[in-house]
Amino acid sequence: MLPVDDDALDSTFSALAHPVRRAILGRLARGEVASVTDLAEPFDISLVAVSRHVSVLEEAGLVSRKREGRVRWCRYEAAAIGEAKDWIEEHQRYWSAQLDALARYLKGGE
Amino acid sequence: MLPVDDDALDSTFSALAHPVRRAILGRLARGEVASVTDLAEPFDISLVAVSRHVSVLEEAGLVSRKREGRVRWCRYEAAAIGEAKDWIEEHQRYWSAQLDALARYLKGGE
DNA sequence: GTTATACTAAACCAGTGTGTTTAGTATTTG
DNA sequence: CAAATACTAAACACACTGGTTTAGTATAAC
Repeated sequence: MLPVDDDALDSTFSALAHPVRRAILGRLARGEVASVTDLAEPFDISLVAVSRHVSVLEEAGLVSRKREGRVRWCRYEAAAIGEAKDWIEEHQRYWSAQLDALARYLKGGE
Repeated sequence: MLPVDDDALDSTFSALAHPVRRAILGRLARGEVASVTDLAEPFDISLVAVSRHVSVLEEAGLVSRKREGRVRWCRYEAAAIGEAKDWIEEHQRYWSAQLDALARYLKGGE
């Protein structure tokens, strides 16, 4: 039985699958610390919808929110996206290894 | 208005969001070329379900299928996952730049 | 030609996702 | 204290997902 687990990757990739969430994360990844209202401003959807997108990012660990008075300041959390990148890179590594083996084979070696 | 587009990334990240699809892709990324039946074998779900998971991967461009007699041989397509990795890396790059700026600031420079 | 194999298509169902609007809460401002 | 601000919660609608089972199609094997 192959490993079918790792809910963290599920929620990370799901979170990244929506363009609005990628755009929000794009802003925050540039170091910006923004309120939910700030984040909602460029989009043509309700503040409520944006608030929930931020929640999804927060549950995936990609964003954290800190309350300060009425405002919730949102910021990027670097750790979570690292896992997603690691997963992808591991795959590319295997793939590269395979390409290398093919290259060696075609070259007549081994 | 922020860029809210790129359906390719939508479908790539969505495809990666399911553990069964990641496991399938994991096998194929190791260079294996497998039939749908082969791919279904380790899982406790129907062949039909696996066939549709493969379709999702195919629509995302992560996998290609080639018919040969009764069998559809599935193989990994490296290009599509590269886009997802690029997106993530771009974010990490910005984030690193931000961390560098912070480091410089704390160091008292600039 | 009949049967077995390797699928895909179609129909169905439960659960999730994404948007809406309306209400409610907490904080700040006048 | 009253009103505005910045949200979150709740309820609703509707599309999509991911599983099922049952058919249907194309090829291979007997």
